[in-house]
Amino acid sequence: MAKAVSEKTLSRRVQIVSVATRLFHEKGYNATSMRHLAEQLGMEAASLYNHISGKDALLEQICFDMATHYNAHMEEVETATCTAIERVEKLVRFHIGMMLTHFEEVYVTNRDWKHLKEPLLANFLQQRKAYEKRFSKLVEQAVLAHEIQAVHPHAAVLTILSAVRGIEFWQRNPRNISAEQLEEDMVKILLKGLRK
Amino acid sequence: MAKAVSEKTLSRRVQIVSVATRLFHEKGYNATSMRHLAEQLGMEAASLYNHISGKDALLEQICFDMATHYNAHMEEVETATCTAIERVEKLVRFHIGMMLTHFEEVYVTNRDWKHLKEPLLANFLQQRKAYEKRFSKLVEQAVLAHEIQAVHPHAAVLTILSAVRGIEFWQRNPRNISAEQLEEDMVKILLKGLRK
DNA sequence: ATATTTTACTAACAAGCGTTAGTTTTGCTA
DNA sequence: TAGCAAAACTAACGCTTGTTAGTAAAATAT
Repeated sequence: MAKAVSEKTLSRRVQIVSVATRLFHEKGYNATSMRHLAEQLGMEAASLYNHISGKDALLEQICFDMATHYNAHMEEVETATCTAIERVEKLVRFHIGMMLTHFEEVYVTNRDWKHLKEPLLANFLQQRKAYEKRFSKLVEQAVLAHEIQAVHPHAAVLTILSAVRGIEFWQRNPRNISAEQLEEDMVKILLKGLRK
Repeated sequence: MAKAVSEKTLSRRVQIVSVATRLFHEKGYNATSMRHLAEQLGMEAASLYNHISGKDALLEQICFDMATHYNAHMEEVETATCTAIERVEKLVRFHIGMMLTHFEEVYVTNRDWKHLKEPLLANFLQQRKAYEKRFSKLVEQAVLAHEIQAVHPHAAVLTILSAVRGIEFWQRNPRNISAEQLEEDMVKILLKGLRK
Protein backbone atom coordinates (compact mmCIF):
# COMPACT_ATOMS: atom_id res chain seq x y z
CA MET A 1 0.00 0.00 0.00
CA ALA A 2 1.62 3.18 -1.18
CA LYS A 3 0.05 5.32 1.49
CA ALA A 4 1.46 3.40 4.42
CA VAL A 5 4.95 3.71 2.97
CA SER A 6 4.58 7.41 2.47
CA GLU A 7 3.28 7.76 6.00
CA LYS A 8 6.27 6.01 7.42
CA THR A 9 8.64 8.04 5.28
CA LEU A 10 6.88 11.14 6.44
CA SER A 11 7.12 10.24 10.09
CA ARG A 12 10.83 9.53 9.75
CA ARG A 13 11.24 12.85 8.00
CA VAL A 14 9.31 14.62 10.72
CA GLN A 15 11.52 12.95 13.30
CA ILE A 16 14.64 14.21 11.52
CA VAL A 17 13.30 17.74 11.34
CA SER A 18 12.42 17.56 15.00
CA VAL A 19 15.92 16.56 16.10
CA ALA A 20 17.43 19.09 13.70
CA THR A 21 15.32 21.79 15.33
CA ARG A 22 16.70 20.89 18.71
CA LEU A 23 20.30 20.89 17.49
CA PHE A 24 19.90 24.12 15.53
CA HIS A 25 18.56 25.69 18.68
CA GLU A 26 21.45 24.43 20.80
CA LYS A 27 24.35 25.12 18.43
CA GLY A 28 22.99 27.22 15.61
CA TYR A 29 22.48 26.24 11.98
CA ASN A 30 26.07 26.49 10.78
CA ALA A 31 27.56 24.81 13.83
CA THR A 32 25.29 21.79 13.46
CA SER A 33 26.78 19.11 11.19
CA MET A 34 24.89 16.45 9.32
CA ARG A 35 27.08 13.85 11.01
CA HIS A 36 26.12 15.05 14.46
CA LEU A 37 22.48 15.18 13.47
CA ALA A 38 22.67 11.62 12.14
CA GLU A 39 24.40 10.44 15.30
CA GLN A 40 21.55 11.79 17.41
CA LEU A 41 19.16 9.78 15.25
CA GLY A 42 21.24 6.61 15.47
CA MET A 43 22.15 6.55 11.80
CA GLU A 44 24.87 7.57 9.38
CA ALA A 45 24.97 11.00 7.80
CA ALA A 46 24.58 9.68 4.29
CA SER A 47 21.36 7.90 5.24
CA LEU A 48 19.68 11.21 5.93
CA TYR A 49 19.61 11.88 2.22
CA ASN A 50 17.05 9.13 1.74
CA HIS A 51 14.57 11.39 3.52
CA ILE A 52 15.62 14.95 2.84
CA SER A 53 17.23 16.69 -0.09
CA GLY A 54 19.89 18.44 1.98
CA LYS A 55 20.70 20.53 5.00
CA ASP A 56 18.99 23.55 3.47
CA ALA A 57 15.69 21.69 3.37
CA LEU A 58 15.72 21.29 7.15
CA LEU A 59 15.99 25.01 7.82
CA GLU A 60 13.47 25.69 5.08
CA GLN A 61 10.97 23.35 6.67
CA ILE A 62 11.33 24.96 10.09
CA CYS A 63 11.13 28.56 8.93
CA PHE A 64 8.26 28.17 6.50
CA ASP A 65 6.21 26.00 8.84
CA MET A 66 6.43 28.87 11.30
CA ALA A 67 5.50 31.43 8.68
CA THR A 68 2.45 29.39 7.67
CA HIS A 69 1.41 28.98 11.29
CA TYR A 70 1.67 32.73 11.92
CA ASN A 71 -0.24 33.66 8.83
CA ALA A 72 -3.04 31.24 9.62
CA HIS A 73 -3.47 32.75 13.06
CA MET A 74 -3.41 36.28 11.71
CA GLU A 75 -6.26 35.32 9.39
CA GLU A 76 -8.21 34.05 12.38
CA VAL A 77 -7.67 37.21 14.41
CA GLU A 78 -8.57 39.52 11.55
CA THR A 79 -11.93 37.83 11.07
CA ALA A 80 -12.75 37.56 14.78
CA THR A 81 -15.64 39.68 16.03
CA CYS A 82 -14.17 41.85 18.78
CA THR A 83 -12.71 45.27 19.45
CA ALA A 84 -9.43 46.38 17.94
CA ILE A 85 -7.51 46.28 21.20
CA GLU A 86 -8.82 42.80 21.89
CA ARG A 87 -7.39 41.77 18.56
CA VAL A 88 -4.02 43.16 19.59
CA GLU A 89 -4.21 41.33 22.90
CA LYS A 90 -5.04 38.10 21.09
CA LEU A 91 -1.91 38.52 19.02
CA VAL A 92 0.27 39.28 22.03
CA ARG A 93 -0.99 36.19 23.82
CA PHE A 94 -0.57 34.08 20.70
CA HIS A 95 3.07 35.11 20.36
CA ILE A 96 3.73 34.44 24.03
CA GLY A 97 2.04 31.06 23.68
CA MET A 98 4.17 30.20 20.67
CA MET A 99 7.32 31.03 22.60
CA LEU A 100 6.18 28.74 25.40
CA THR A 101 4.90 25.77 23.40
CA HIS A 102 7.00 25.89 20.22
CA PHE A 103 10.07 27.45 21.74
CA GLU A 104 12.80 25.81 19.68
CA GLU A 105 11.17 26.32 16.28
CA VAL A 106 10.47 29.96 17.05
CA TYR A 107 13.96 30.50 18.37
CA VAL A 108 15.63 28.90 15.36
CA THR A 109 13.43 30.77 12.93
CA ASN A 110 14.13 34.08 14.65
CA ARG A 111 17.86 33.57 14.65
CA ASP A 112 18.76 31.45 11.63
CA TRP A 113 16.45 32.62 8.86
CA LYS A 114 19.47 34.55 7.57
CA HIS A 115 20.95 31.29 6.34
CA LEU A 116 18.08 30.51 4.01
CA LYS A 117 19.27 30.37 0.41
CA GLU A 118 17.80 32.55 -2.28
CA PRO A 119 15.13 32.68 -3.53
CA LEU A 120 13.65 31.39 -0.29
CA LEU A 121 15.30 34.10 1.72
CA ALA A 122 13.54 36.80 -0.25
CA ASN A 123 10.27 34.91 0.00
CA PHE A 124 10.62 34.57 3.76
CA LEU A 125 11.47 38.24 4.27
CA GLN A 126 8.53 39.29 2.17
CA GLN A 127 6.18 37.14 4.24
CA ARG A 128 7.61 38.56 7.44
CA LYS A 129 7.21 42.09 6.21
CA ALA A 130 3.64 41.42 5.16
CA TYR A 131 2.88 39.93 8.56
CA GLU A 132 4.25 42.97 10.37
CA LYS A 133 2.18 45.18 8.11
CA ARG A 134 -1.04 43.34 8.96
CA PHE A 135 -0.12 43.56 12.64
CA SER A 136 0.54 47.29 12.32
CA LYS A 137 -2.82 47.72 10.63
CA LEU A 138 -4.60 46.25 13.63
CA VAL A 139 -2.70 48.53 16.00
CA GLU A 140 -3.53 51.49 13.80
CA GLN A 141 -7.22 50.61 13.95
CA ALA A 142 -7.00 50.53 17.73
CA VAL A 143 -5.40 53.98 17.66
CA LEU A 144 -8.11 55.33 15.35
CA ALA A 145 -10.79 53.85 17.60
CA HIS A 146 -9.13 55.73 20.48
CA GLU A 147 -8.62 52.48 22.32
CA ILE A 148 -4.89 52.95 22.69
CA GLN A 149 -2.65 55.98 22.90
CA ALA A 150 -1.14 57.63 19.86
CA VAL A 151 2.03 55.69 19.18
CA HIS A 152 3.43 54.89 15.78
CA PRO A 153 1.89 51.48 14.95
CA HIS A 154 5.13 50.03 13.64
CA ALA A 155 7.01 51.07 16.78
CA ALA A 156 4.36 49.35 18.87
CA VAL A 157 4.60 46.16 16.82
CA LEU A 158 8.39 46.12 17.12
CA THR A 159 8.13 46.61 20.85
CA ILE A 160 5.60 43.84 21.25
CA LEU A 161 7.24 41.27 18.98
CA SER A 162 10.65 41.73 20.51
CA ALA A 163 9.43 41.91 24.09
CA VAL A 164 7.84 38.53 23.56
CA ARG A 165 11.11 37.18 22.16
CA GLY A 166 12.56 37.90 25.58
CA ILE A 167 10.93 34.74 26.83
CA GLU A 168 13.99 33.01 25.43
CA PHE A 169 15.97 34.44 28.34
CA TRP A 170 13.37 33.10 30.71
CA GLN A 171 13.53 29.66 29.11
CA ARG A 172 17.16 29.50 30.18
CA ASN A 173 16.27 29.42 33.87
CA PRO A 174 12.53 29.08 34.28
CA ARG A 175 12.61 28.57 38.03
CA ASN A 176 12.24 32.19 39.02
CA ILE A 177 8.75 32.78 37.65
CA SER A 178 6.02 30.52 36.35
CA ALA A 179 5.06 30.66 32.70
CA GLU A 180 1.60 31.91 33.63
CA GLN A 181 2.86 34.80 35.71
CA LEU A 182 5.38 35.76 33.07
CA GLU A 183 2.62 35.86 30.46
CA GLU A 184 0.32 37.91 32.68
CA ASP A 185 3.05 40.39 33.65
CA MET A 186 4.14 40.78 30.08
CA VAL A 187 0.61 41.34 28.83
CA LYS A 188 0.04 43.74 31.70
CA ILE A 189 3.08 45.85 30.86
CA LEU A 190 2.55 45.85 27.10
CA LEU A 191 -1.21 46.35 27.07
CA LYS A 192 -1.26 48.91 29.85
CA GLY A 193 1.60 50.64 28.06
CA LEU A 194 -0.48 50.90 24.94
CA ARG A 195 -3.86 51.76 26.46
CA LYS A 196 -5.05 55.33 26.86
CA MET B 1 60.16 54.52 19.42
CA ALA B 2 58.45 51.51 20.85
CA LYS B 3 55.21 53.28 21.66
CA ALA B 4 54.51 54.46 18.14
CA VAL B 5 54.89 50.91 16.90
CA SER B 6 52.52 49.58 19.52
CA GLU B 7 50.03 52.26 18.65
CA LYS B 8 50.04 51.28 15.04
CA THR B 9 49.71 47.60 15.88
CA LEU B 10 46.81 48.46 18.12
CA SER B 11 45.07 50.49 15.50
CA ARG B 12 45.45 47.66 13.00
CA ARG B 13 44.02 45.28 15.57
CA VAL B 14 41.12 47.59 16.22
CA GLN B 15 40.53 47.80 12.50
CA ILE B 16 40.42 44.01 12.24
CA VAL B 17 37.96 43.71 15.12
CA SER B 18 35.83 46.38 13.51
CA VAL B 19 35.57 44.59 10.17
CA ALA B 20 35.06 41.28 11.98
CA THR B 21 32.14 42.83 13.85
CA ARG B 22 30.53 43.84 10.59
CA LEU B 23 30.99 40.42 9.04
CA PHE B 24 29.82 38.56 12.14
CA HIS B 25 26.72 40.71 12.08
CA GLU B 26 26.06 40.05 8.40
CA LYS B 27 26.78 36.32 8.27
CA GLY B 28 27.13 35.12 11.85
CA TYR B 29 30.26 33.96 13.64
CA ASN B 30 30.48 30.46 12.21
CA ALA B 31 29.67 31.50 8.67
CA THR B 32 32.43 34.12 8.64
CA SER B 33 35.78 32.70 7.54
CA MET B 34 39.19 34.09 8.32
CA ARG B 35 39.90 34.17 4.59
CA HIS B 36 36.86 36.30 3.91
CA LEU B 37 37.72 38.58 6.80
CA ALA B 38 41.26 38.97 5.47
CA GLU B 39 39.97 39.69 1.99
CA GLN B 40 37.83 42.54 3.31
CA LEU B 41 40.98 43.97 4.89
CA GLY B 42 43.06 43.56 1.74
CA MET B 43 45.39 40.97 3.20
CA GLU B 44 45.93 37.21 3.42
CA ALA B 45 44.32 35.12 6.13
CA ALA B 46 47.64 34.09 7.62
CA SER B 47 48.64 37.72 8.11
CA LEU B 48 45.82 38.21 10.58
CA TYR B 49 47.74 36.10 13.06
CA ASN B 50 50.37 38.82 13.39
CA HIS B 51 47.70 40.86 15.17
CA ILE B 52 45.34 38.43 16.86
CA SER B 53 45.76 35.03 18.45
CA GLY B 54 42.84 33.44 16.60
CA LYS B 55 39.23 33.67 15.54
CA ASP B 56 38.08 33.13 19.13
CA ALA B 57 39.85 36.28 20.25
CA LEU B 58 37.73 38.38 17.90
CA LEU B 59 34.45 37.22 19.38
CA GLU B 60 35.91 37.49 22.85
CA GLN B 61 36.91 41.10 22.26
CA ILE B 62 33.46 42.04 21.00
CA CYS B 63 31.47 40.32 23.74
CA PHE B 64 33.59 41.38 26.70
CA ASP B 65 33.93 44.96 25.50
CA MET B 66 30.15 45.09 25.54
CA ALA B 67 29.94 43.52 28.99
CA THR B 68 32.42 46.05 30.36
CA HIS B 69 30.52 48.90 28.78
CA TYR B 70 27.24 47.71 30.28
CA ASN B 71 28.67 47.20 33.74
CA ALA B 72 30.26 50.64 33.76
CA HIS B 73 26.95 52.26 32.92
CA MET B 74 25.12 50.25 35.55
CA GLU B 75 27.58 51.55 38.12
CA GLU B 76 26.82 55.08 36.99
CA VAL B 77 23.06 54.63 37.24
CA GLU B 78 23.19 52.99 40.65
CA THR B 79 25.10 55.91 42.12
CA ALA B 80 23.02 58.61 40.44
CA THR B 81 20.85 60.72 42.72
CA CYS B 82 17.31 60.32 41.44
CA THR B 83 14.12 58.35 42.00
CA ALA B 84 13.95 54.61 41.37
CA ILE B 85 11.76 54.91 38.29
CA GLU B 86 14.11 57.51 36.86
CA ARG B 87 16.90 55.00 37.24
CA VAL B 88 14.88 52.48 35.29
CA GLU B 89 14.17 55.04 32.60
CA LYS B 90 17.89 55.84 32.37
CA LEU B 91 18.59 52.17 31.76
CA VAL B 92 15.89 51.85 29.13
CA ARG B 93 17.24 54.87 27.27
CA PHE B 94 20.79 53.61 27.58
CA HIS B 95 19.90 50.27 26.03
CA ILE B 96 17.99 51.94 23.23
CA GLY B 97 20.96 54.24 22.65
CA MET B 98 23.36 51.32 22.50
CA MET B 99 21.20 49.63 19.89
CA LEU B 100 21.25 52.80 17.82
CA THR B 101 24.92 53.76 18.12
CA HIS B 102 26.66 50.41 18.61
CA PHE B 103 24.21 48.31 16.68
CA GLU B 104 26.53 45.69 15.22
CA GLU B 105 28.46 44.95 18.42
CA VAL B 106 25.26 44.63 20.40
CA TYR B 107 23.68 42.43 17.76
CA VAL B 108 26.68 40.12 17.51
CA THR B 109 27.00 39.88 21.28
CA ASN B 110 23.31 39.08 21.68
CA ARG B 111 23.37 36.39 19.03
CA ASP B 112 26.83 34.84 19.01
CA TRP B 113 27.92 34.73 22.65
CA LYS B 114 26.98 31.05 22.52
CA HIS B 115 30.12 30.40 20.49
CA LEU B 116 32.48 31.64 23.18
CA LYS B 117 34.78 28.88 24.36
CA GLU B 118 35.00 27.83 27.99
CA PRO B 119 35.93 29.17 30.41
CA LEU B 120 34.99 32.49 28.83
CA LEU B 121 31.46 31.32 28.14
CA ALA B 122 30.82 30.67 31.82
CA ASN B 123 32.40 34.01 32.70
CA PHE B 124 30.21 35.84 30.21
CA LEU B 125 27.01 34.16 31.37
CA GLN B 126 27.83 34.95 34.96
CA GLN B 127 28.34 38.62 34.13
CA ARG B 128 25.09 38.69 32.20
CA LYS B 129 23.20 37.10 35.05
CA ALA B 130 24.71 39.53 37.54
CA TYR B 131 23.74 42.45 35.32
CA GLU B 132 20.15 41.28 35.08
CA LYS B 133 20.08 40.89 38.84
CA ARG B 134 21.24 44.47 39.40
CA PHE B 135 18.65 45.64 36.91
CA SER B 136 15.94 43.64 38.67
CA LYS B 137 16.99 45.17 41.97
CA LEU B 138 16.36 48.67 40.62
CA VAL B 139 12.94 47.65 39.34
CA GLU B 140 12.15 46.07 42.68
CA GLN B 141 13.05 49.29 44.48
CA ALA B 142 10.70 51.17 42.18
CA VAL B 143 7.96 48.69 43.08
CA LEU B 144 8.63 49.06 46.80
CA ALA B 145 8.56 52.85 46.45
CA HIS B 146 5.13 52.44 44.82
CA GLU B 147 6.43 54.18 41.72
CA ILE B 148 5.48 51.33 39.40
CA GLN B 149 2.83 48.65 39.50
CA ALA B 150 3.36 45.29 41.15
CA VAL B 151 4.97 43.18 38.46
CA HIS B 152 7.63 40.59 39.03
CA PRO B 153 10.92 42.51 38.62
CA HIS B 154 12.55 39.83 36.52
CA ALA B 155 9.59 39.70 34.16
CA ALA B 156 9.81 43.46 33.75
CA VAL B 157 13.54 43.30 33.01
CA LEU B 158 13.03 40.57 30.43
CA THR B 159 10.30 42.59 28.78
CA ILE B 160 12.41 45.73 28.68
CA LEU B 161 15.67 44.16 27.51
CA SER B 162 14.04 42.20 24.75
CA ALA B 163 11.74 44.97 23.63
CA VAL B 164 14.80 47.10 23.10
CA ARG B 165 16.42 44.32 21.09
CA GLY B 166 13.56 44.79 18.66
CA ILE B 167 15.32 47.81 17.28
CA GLU B 168 17.24 45.32 15.19
CA PHE B 169 14.11 44.86 13.09
CA TRP B 170 13.86 48.59 12.70
CA GLN B 171 17.51 48.82 11.64
CA ARG B 172 16.62 46.68 8.65
CA ASN B 173 14.41 49.36 7.13
CA PRO B 174 14.77 52.56 9.13
CA ARG B 175 12.77 54.69 6.69
CA ASN B 176 9.39 54.25 8.33
CA ILE B 177 10.16 55.97 11.61
CA SER B 178 12.96 58.17 12.86
CA ALA B 179 15.27 56.90 15.57
CA GLU B 180 14.04 59.60 17.93
CA GLN B 181 10.39 58.75 17.52
CA LEU B 182 11.10 55.06 17.90
CA GLU B 183 12.94 55.74 21.15
CA GLU B 184 10.17 57.97 22.48
CA ASP B 185 7.39 55.54 21.56
CA MET B 186 9.27 52.63 23.04
CA VAL B 187 9.97 54.48 26.28
CA LYS B 188 6.36 55.62 26.35
CA ILE B 189 4.99 52.09 26.02
CA LEU B 190 7.42 50.48 28.43
CA LEU B 191 7.42 53.17 31.12
CA LYS B 192 3.70 53.79 30.98
CA GLY B 193 3.24 50.04 31.09
CA LEU B 194 5.21 49.88 34.29
CA ARG B 195 3.90 52.98 36.04
CA LYS B 196 1.04 52.85 38.52
C1' DA C 1 8.06 -17.47 -1.00
C1' DT C 2 9.45 -14.22 -4.38
C1' DA C 3 9.92 -9.67 -6.23
C1' DT C 4 10.26 -4.90 -5.35
C1' DT C 5 10.84 -0.83 -2.98
C1' DT C 6 12.66 1.59 0.93
C1' DT C 7 16.23 2.57 3.96
C1' DA C 8 20.40 1.77 5.89
C1' DC C 9 25.42 1.16 5.17
C1' DT C 10 30.66 2.01 3.66
C1' DA C 11 33.75 4.71 1.19
C1' DA C 12 35.06 8.53 -0.81
C1' DC C 13 34.93 13.18 -3.14
C1' DA C 14 35.97 18.12 -3.50
C1' DA C 15 35.91 22.14 -0.99
C1' DG C 16 36.52 24.90 2.84
C1' DC C 17 38.02 25.57 7.52
C1' DG C 18 41.46 27.60 11.24
C1' DT C 19 46.03 27.62 11.86
C1' DT C 20 51.32 27.09 11.53
C1' DA C 21 56.04 27.41 9.51
C1' DG C 22 59.14 29.67 7.01
C1' DT C 23 60.32 33.56 4.11
C1' DT C 24 60.18 38.08 2.06
C1' DT C 25 58.89 42.79 2.15
C1' DT C 26 58.12 47.08 4.55
C1' DG C 27 59.12 50.85 7.45
C1' DC C 28 61.21 52.85 11.30
C1' DT C 29 65.56 53.76 14.23
C1' DA C 30 70.23 54.59 15.11
C1' DT D 1 72.92 53.55 5.08
C1' DA D 2 72.83 49.40 7.96
C1' DG D 3 70.17 46.89 11.20
C1' DC D 4 66.05 45.40 13.13
C1' DA D 5 61.43 44.56 14.22
C1' DA D 6 56.72 44.52 12.41
C1' DA D 7 53.76 42.80 9.14
C1' DA D 8 52.99 41.04 4.90
C1' DC D 9 53.48 36.91 1.85
C1' DT D 10 53.36 31.63 0.02
C1' DA D 11 52.63 27.02 1.01
C1' DA D 12 50.92 23.64 3.39
C1' DC D 13 49.03 20.92 7.46
C1' DG D 14 45.26 18.18 9.40
C1' DC D 15 40.54 18.29 9.96
C1' DT D 16 35.63 18.91 9.09
C1' DT D 17 32.08 19.99 6.01
C1' DG D 18 27.89 18.66 2.85
C1' DT D 19 27.12 15.48 -0.40
C1' DT D 20 27.31 11.43 -3.90
C1' DA D 21 27.99 6.55 -5.64
C1' DG D 22 27.43 2.09 -5.05
C1' DT D 23 25.85 -1.74 -2.23
C1' DA D 24 23.72 -4.52 1.49
C1' DA D 25 19.90 -5.16 4.56
C1' DA D 26 15.21 -4.66 5.76
C1' DA D 27 10.49 -4.03 5.05
C1' DT D 28 6.55 -4.39 2.14
C1' DA D 29 3.59 -6.10 -1.69
C1' DT D 30 2.23 -9.74 -4.92
